[in-house]
This record gives sequence, structure tokens and C-alpha cells, in this order.
Amino acid sequence: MLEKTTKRKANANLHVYIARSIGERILGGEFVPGEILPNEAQWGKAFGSSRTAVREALKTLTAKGLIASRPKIGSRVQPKIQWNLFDRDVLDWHHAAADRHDFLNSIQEVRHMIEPGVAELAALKRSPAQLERVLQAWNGMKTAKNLEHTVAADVEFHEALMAAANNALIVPFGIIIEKALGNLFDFTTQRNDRHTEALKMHGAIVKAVTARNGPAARKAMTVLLNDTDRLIEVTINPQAKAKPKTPKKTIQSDRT
Amino acid sequence: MLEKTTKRKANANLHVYIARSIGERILGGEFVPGEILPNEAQWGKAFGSSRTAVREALKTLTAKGLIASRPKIGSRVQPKIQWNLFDRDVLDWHHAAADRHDFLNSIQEVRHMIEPGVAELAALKRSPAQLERVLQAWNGMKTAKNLEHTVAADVEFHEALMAAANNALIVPFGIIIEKALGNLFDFTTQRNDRHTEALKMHGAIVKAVTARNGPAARKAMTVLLNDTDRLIEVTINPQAKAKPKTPKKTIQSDRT
DNA sequence: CAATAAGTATTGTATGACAAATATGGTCAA
DNA sequence: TTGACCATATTTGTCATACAATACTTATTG
Repeated sequence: MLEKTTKRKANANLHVYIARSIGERILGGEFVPGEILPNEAQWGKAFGSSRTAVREALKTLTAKGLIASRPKIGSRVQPKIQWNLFDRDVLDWHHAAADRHDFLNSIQEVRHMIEPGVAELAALKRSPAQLERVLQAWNGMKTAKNLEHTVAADVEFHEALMAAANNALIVPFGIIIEKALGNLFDFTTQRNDRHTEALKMHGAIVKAVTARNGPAARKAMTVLLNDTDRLIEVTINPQAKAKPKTPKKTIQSDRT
Repeated sequence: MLEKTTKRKANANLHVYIARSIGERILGGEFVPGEILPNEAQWGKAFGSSRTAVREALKTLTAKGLIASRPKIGSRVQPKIQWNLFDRDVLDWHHAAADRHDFLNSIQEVRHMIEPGVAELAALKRSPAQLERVLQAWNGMKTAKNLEHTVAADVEFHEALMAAANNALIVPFGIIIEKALGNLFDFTTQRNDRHTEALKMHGAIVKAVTARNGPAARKAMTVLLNDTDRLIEVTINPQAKAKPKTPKKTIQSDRT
């Protein structure tokens, strides 16, 4: 263990690189909660760096809730409860394929809770400029040339909607959306037939938000999410074409 | 500016203290997004510390999304979008009385989105041990001797419910709940008449979760939240006894 | 045997030095 | 005048070394 790691991403500072390296190994399960990491000197040797750089990296990890350090003890991996899952870095490091399906499922559950409410708030509280951003994102979806552009525009659409909700606590969910749609992008294949359908559903949201119709916005978003659920089920778990999945179903009951 | 700050909390490491000091001043609006902080040497002088300690503090703030540093430029306060509002420290530093009401309102909006779904998930997916924790929290509410105990038990109740939902992304909301109920604690006066009522509403949730009745759990939680809304309105904004508040009202329509 | 002291490993802090990045202003040429 | 280029200064980034503070482990002592 602790073999000298290789390719350091250019442009990144050393302590950033070290933080990412260690962070990935924690998120990947190589170091489990309660376990004590190698000490700072050992990390320094492993990365061929000074203790200073290692310490700054460890402070970063501490700030994100991944570890806690104490003299004479060392740096101990914190219980997962403490991990800051709404941190973009932490989420990026969380690419262990192991529980990918479960995690994506968790994300969808949360989206079902949040996004209908977001759509409704956006419809009610949006400013003209915020509406404009939503419209432009929708336009981006319509004119997207490939799947990558489509996903980017889709993410932008949802983030614009969140911004329009005028609630500071909603903003952090943007990274969750990115993660969800990014993962979906990984799994899904080009399927242009779905594109027009998705466009229509997003259009319904746009229409409701434009008209300041809260309940309609909520409903349109719920429809969209339910459709996404089906897509996830099919792409990730192909053999389960139409399994009812009782818990999922009841959760979806956001009917207004 | 930059006068030597005083009382450093014993037990806390120097870089932790420095991070909190600067963090509070950023959250308090003393340094606004886009603004460039004093450089590391200046901070060192201000705190009577070494650059090392200052740098570790700044790395902490960087990890929480509050600042970004570049050579020759300095450390610049990030746009609020980047701030990690689901970080416990950031939330603690966010005690500027200025937008307190707005922020509490944002929290309530999010609770309305999340918690009914949480209650439903908990009812459907809880383990026996997780149910036990909920029951104990409820017991704690019943036997609480003063308002402080009541609030603590109330927080524990909601966090237990979140744990029972078995969704990793839900856990971070615990700190939001703490903040909300803590603030409520600051504003509210002892009102024992409300206590029995609150107990009853929590009891309805307990009953539904015990019976694995998802929809009932959702509904009970919605009732509780609506009541909390009224409490907040009255305690914070006493003259607005029964103002309809159209946006709020429609959001509350989580009727199943 | 229990309480206390000494030893020791690890993080915390300080200091000084140099490297790397980059905004700023000045120089020179077209 | 204007534009490209270059030198300079400022700030963060990294390094090396030393010592302090903390808290676990072991030895010592009553």
C-alpha cells in the first residue's frame, strides 16, 4: 500500500491533488470509517511532498467531514453521517461503482421530494430575468446537437429552475442533479425517440412557470420525474421492465 | 479593520479558531462575494499567528466553498452559489440577524418539501432498530423537563426519522432541522399549552411509522409542519396573526 | 494494586526560504 | 496612438526544520 501515485493532473495544486487522491480512496472504501490513516510523514513520502502540502490536504478533507485529526492518534475516517454529501468534490470522488445503483436511487428519491416543490416555487416567485434563464435553457435543449449538449442543457434547465425558486437552500441541489443526469448519461445510449418526448415534458414546465401556475408546474415536474424513473429502471436494470417497486410507487404520489 | 481579535475558545486549535473568525466575518457580510481578503501575512499579524496556521484555516474555508485563492491575486470571496450551506460550520457562522427571518422561511420551505417524503420513506423502509430510535426520541419529548430538553428531543426525533428513511442524501438535512428548531427556540417563549398539542402530532407520525403506513406518515408530518409554520409566523411576526401568505399556502398542499 | 510519573508517537505551530503564478506598468516598435 | 512584448512586484504554493502540545503506553513508586 501507499505506492507512489502517478499522473498528477496538471493545473491542480499539489495539496489539491493530494486531497483528491486520499478523498477518492476514502470514498472508494479503501479506508473505512473509524480507521486511522497513515500519518502525515508517511503520506508525504508516498506523494513525494512535504508535510505542509499533506497537512493542507488533510485540512480540506477535515472541512468536508471525511476525517478528524488528533495529536498522538492520527487522522481517523469519520462516520459516514458526517460526510458532506452536498459537497461537489465529495460527490465527484464518490464514483465507486459498487453502490452506484443504490446511490442513483437515493438521488431520485430526493428529486421526487424536492423538484415538484421547486417547480411550484419557481412558478410563484420567479423574476423576469430568472424566467429568461429557464427559457434559454429550454432553448438549449431544443437546439442541442448531440447527447452531451442535451445533458448539459438539461442540467442547466433544472438549475435555472432552482435559482428561480429564490431559496438559498435549494441551490446546493444543483450538484445532485448534475450527478444524476451525468450518471444517466453514462448508462443510457443515444435514443432520439425519447428526446422529443422529454422536450415536451420540459415544455409543460416552462409553460406553467411562465404562466405563474404553481400547481401545474408541480404536476408537470412530477410527470417528468416519473418518466425519468422508468428510464433509469430500464437502462440500469434492463430485465425489470415493469416491476411495480412498491416503495417507489407510493413515493411518487405527489399528485396535486 | 483587522484589529486583533480576542477570546479564543480554549480547546480549539488555532487554525480552527482562525477559520471560524474569518468565516463568521464572511457570512456576516463584512467581506462580500468578489471581494479580496487581506493576504496571508496580514491575517497572521492580525491573529498573532504564523502563516502556516492562517493557510490551514484558509484551506478549510476553501473546502467549504467560501473562498478561492490564486497567486498574486489573493483569496477572493466566492459567489454565494458556491457556499456549502449544508455544512454545519457554515450554518453556525450564519447567525447574522439581518436575514434571519428570510433564512428561517427558506428552511421551512425546504422542510415542507423533504419531511413528508422522509416520513413516508421511514414508514416503508425502517428497520426495527431505526423504529426503536424514533420511539425513544418520542419518549424523550414526553418526559422532557424544560424547553431545552424538549427542543433537543424534537431534533432527535426528526433526525431519527431521517435515519430511518435509509437514504444517505437525507441525512445532511439534520443540520437544517437543528438550525430551524434552534432558531425557533430562540424566538419562542415557554408555552406549555402548545406542548401537549405538539406531542400529539408527533405521536401520529410515530403511529404511522410503526404501522408501516406511508401515506398516513406523510400526512401527519404535513400537519405538523403546517402547525410549525403558524408558530413561526406568530412568534417572529406577531402582528401578522392570520395573514394568508398565498405562496406559502399553495406550497403546503402536500395533500395525499 | 493503584496512582503517578516518564517515555513516545503524532499532530499543531512557528520560521525562513524559495518557486510559481500573474496582474501591473513600462518599453519599444509599427 | 496603439499594440505586442517584457520586466517587475506581489501573492500564494511548496519545502525543510525545529519545537510545542497532546494523549496513549509503559515504567515507577507508594
